[in-house]
Amino acid sequence: MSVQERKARERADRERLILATAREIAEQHGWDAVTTRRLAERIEYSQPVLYSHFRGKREIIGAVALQGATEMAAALRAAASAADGPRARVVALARAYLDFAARSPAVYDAMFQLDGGLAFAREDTPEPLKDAFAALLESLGEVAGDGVDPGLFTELFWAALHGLATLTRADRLPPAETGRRVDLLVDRLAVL
Amino acid sequence: MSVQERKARERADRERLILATAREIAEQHGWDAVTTRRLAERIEYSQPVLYSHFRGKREIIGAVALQGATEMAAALRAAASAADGPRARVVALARAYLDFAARSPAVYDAMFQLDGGLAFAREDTPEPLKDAFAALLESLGEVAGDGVDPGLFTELFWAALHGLATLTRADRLPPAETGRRVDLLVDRLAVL
DNA sequence: CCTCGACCCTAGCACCGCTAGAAAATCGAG
DNA sequence: CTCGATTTTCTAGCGGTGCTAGGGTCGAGG
Repeated sequence: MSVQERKARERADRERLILATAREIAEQHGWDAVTTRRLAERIEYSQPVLYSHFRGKREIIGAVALQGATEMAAALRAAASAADGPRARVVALARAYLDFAARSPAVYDAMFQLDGGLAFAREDTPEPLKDAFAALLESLGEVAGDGVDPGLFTELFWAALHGLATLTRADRLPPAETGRRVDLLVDRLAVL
Repeated sequence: MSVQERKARERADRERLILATAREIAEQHGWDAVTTRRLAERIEYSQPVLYSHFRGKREIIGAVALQGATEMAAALRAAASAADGPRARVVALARAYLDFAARSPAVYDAMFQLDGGLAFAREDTPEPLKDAFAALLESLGEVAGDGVDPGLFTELFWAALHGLATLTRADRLPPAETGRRVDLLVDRLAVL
């Protein structure tokens, strides 16, 4: 049985390589540059090998999105737990979110801009996505204010962050004053 | 000289036809379905004709985006002027914005999601885009609150609306409670 | 050692955005 | 009205895309 185990391990390794390479190309040159040919050449296999791991490019994007969700959840929790008091925690959370989007735009795109074939806001939503939302909820729920559904509040706060992230990165908003926008967002939305 | 005038008029007509057709296909089947071949066939000309009007597909998207900006500005002003009082005005504005995004998703994408080769937030930004932002500013400036830059406040409010619009349409947020999210947004962000 | 099945690659499909160069239509001058 | 010039349009094709059918290679199990 050891042969099969080795093969399974090698397959898993190769799958990780595919995803890491896709991420690398996407971060460097954008998702449009992630073509099946280029990706195949980089991992030193032919194109059909990709299709033995993923149904197609969309599923590769989806897999990167799930990785990203796990990493984002960790980053958000790390930032929140390093801050003292509700306001500092929310500011740290918001900054960590925008930081993630700015530092890993390709992964952020995979999660929220592109079609990775993932289901959101449903019971069959993949666990990493639910957990990333949960990471937001943990810090934001306590500042939702009386009589306001924490889930709804988190959705709104998230939408605002998402808007800031995408509009800034698409050069729709000047990036210089991101800090002031975050301060204003927290001051107004959060009930401290 | 009348011959040239007629030709110019026919050219302008055809350009309008191109844009209207591109919009139609995009609204029905998404921008991915707007291919130069399909577009050319629909207008009953060959592909190269498209390139005598626009540099390429990107410029077609940009032209649709400018149309959309003009229409959005009008819709926002109409909604705002039909409401009495600051709060009603802001709520009407937000609803009109989200309504526009929901009703004309392809045009909204052309404006804010896709690359139409347009410059934003700069002095050489096309007039329609500046005017759409101005339409937001007109209603939002009066509820920015003391000591808060109206421009910055408008940017933040816009980002929140943009986040709600895109996340809702991409099935990242359940659409059922859009109304409650808007109410919460206005209650918290606007200083009345 | 040999067979057979898992694995992988070559080659190709239909489509994309875009363009060079030939063909057709239209114009103005004689 | 005719004919050359000019503008306009089309045919055909390039290099690229995501994806897949089919044949060959090579190693594992008997």
